[in-house]
Amino acid sequence: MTAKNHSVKTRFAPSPTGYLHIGGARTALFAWAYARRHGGTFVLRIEDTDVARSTPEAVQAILDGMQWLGLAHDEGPYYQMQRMMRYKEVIGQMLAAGTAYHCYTSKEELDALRAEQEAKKEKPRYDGTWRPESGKTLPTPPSGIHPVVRFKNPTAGVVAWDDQVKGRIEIANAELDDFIIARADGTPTYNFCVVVDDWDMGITHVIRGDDHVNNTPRQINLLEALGAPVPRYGHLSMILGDDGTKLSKRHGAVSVMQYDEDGYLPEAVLNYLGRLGWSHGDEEIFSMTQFVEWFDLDHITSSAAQFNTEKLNWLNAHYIKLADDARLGQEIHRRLARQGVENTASPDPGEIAALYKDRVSNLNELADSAHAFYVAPHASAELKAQHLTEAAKSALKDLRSRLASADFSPEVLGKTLKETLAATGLKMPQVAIPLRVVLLGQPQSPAIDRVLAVLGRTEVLRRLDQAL
RNA sequence: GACCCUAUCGUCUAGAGGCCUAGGACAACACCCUUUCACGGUGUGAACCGGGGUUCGAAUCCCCGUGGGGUCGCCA
Repeated sequence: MTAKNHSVKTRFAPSPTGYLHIGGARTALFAWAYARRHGGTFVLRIEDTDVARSTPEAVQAILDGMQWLGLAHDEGPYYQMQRMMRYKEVIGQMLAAGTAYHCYTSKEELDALRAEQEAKKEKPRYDGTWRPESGKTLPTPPSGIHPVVRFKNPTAGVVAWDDQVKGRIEIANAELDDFIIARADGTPTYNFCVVVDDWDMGITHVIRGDDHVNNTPRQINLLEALGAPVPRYGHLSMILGDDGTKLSKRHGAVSVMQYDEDGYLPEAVLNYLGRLGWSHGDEEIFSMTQFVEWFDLDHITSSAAQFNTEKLNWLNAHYIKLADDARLGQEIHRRLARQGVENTASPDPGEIAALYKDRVSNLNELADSAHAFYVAPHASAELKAQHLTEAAKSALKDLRSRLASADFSPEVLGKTLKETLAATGLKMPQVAIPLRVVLLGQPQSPAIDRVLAVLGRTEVLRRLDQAL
């Protein structure tokens, strides 16, 4: 913390009621990048005050997601449930200062009030029954009822802030009501905890989702009532599903870990997310180092962006091409093991990766391609009928005898193949395609001489003998 | 319903009054490369939501519509 720039401190504050999904991941990425860009501090805060819906599994899932993406926090994770004493202290202070008050209106009365207002097509809001006002006589508190604590929101004027991504936003105080900051059981509510935390933790830039725009004026009022500094706010627009509708489990509101499961590299997801709703001219492909160097709030799009799987696929293909063979080999091993294929030591999965990495756009595809190297595939009857003609078979026999003694380097294998072509008078595809069908169970593959080399003499001969 | 935000190719976007006969990328299509399939390369088609202003000049500024999104909990 010593070398940190204290003029910038951002936070990511998820509530552990589910996994880290793609929208949350982008919010985290932007908050993280902003802190990194300015040499500041990135705080992780777990907002777990909803005891009924928060789970330790969800906390872990969020931590796992952040780790997979490589978004390391500098402070935290803080847990709001561990800060209860502090919240209660501040509530006491506000009550004493008269910036908050007890309200005895019951839930039932509130529901009735809301129903009534909705029937009249009005905006539902608290009616201010228990709000103290100079010269106003308050009702007598009913006995046996635990009151909630409400914030005494200003009634006049506007709350305004220069949103770092959307520009100036103004909301009339008349639109706001006296919201509850502590429940009847004494536990504080969301808007209140956020304010105390942002204040105590010295957050300078609140970068969060669009869905919080309406909370911001309340939080600013609260901060001002507390005499706390008001951070800068930047509200990120939402990510929409592939079909332009709200993100759902069907298309993207799944855990970021699902992307790992589905064969995506974290750097591809990061690059994709970074470019979704943010731009640096025409730049499409950038590392996180580069992203951090370029990142700013001025170039964030203020409208919602539609998620596009095809573009993610393209980036994934790009990063797979760039990835280290050994790393890809491990991915092959891991993914094949999940399918029950354990013996992936020979051939070296890294060598298979080298063969396929520039042909696939997904790690699962890569693993699928590697599968045939470990488990001898069965070509379909149609495929065999189509490609394993008598001419092809005799050519393969010729090749088999040459392969028995040939050196298994791609160079020599290439020459050996040509010898068979010369001996049989066939063209390369007439031999190579049947050979692929026999060896890998399908008519397409990378350069056949390289496939032979990776598969190795023993296995090649075995598969050839099996088929002829 | 009220309030807030928003609107450029199918999609992500560049664009901050003249550089725009609107640029890039994904996707699509065509061609090239090729030992098959891919990769790759080259190219083509494709957009400023509508209407009013302001201005010598508007994709860019203002207003009104319309479309989209968000929020209206003792949830976060």
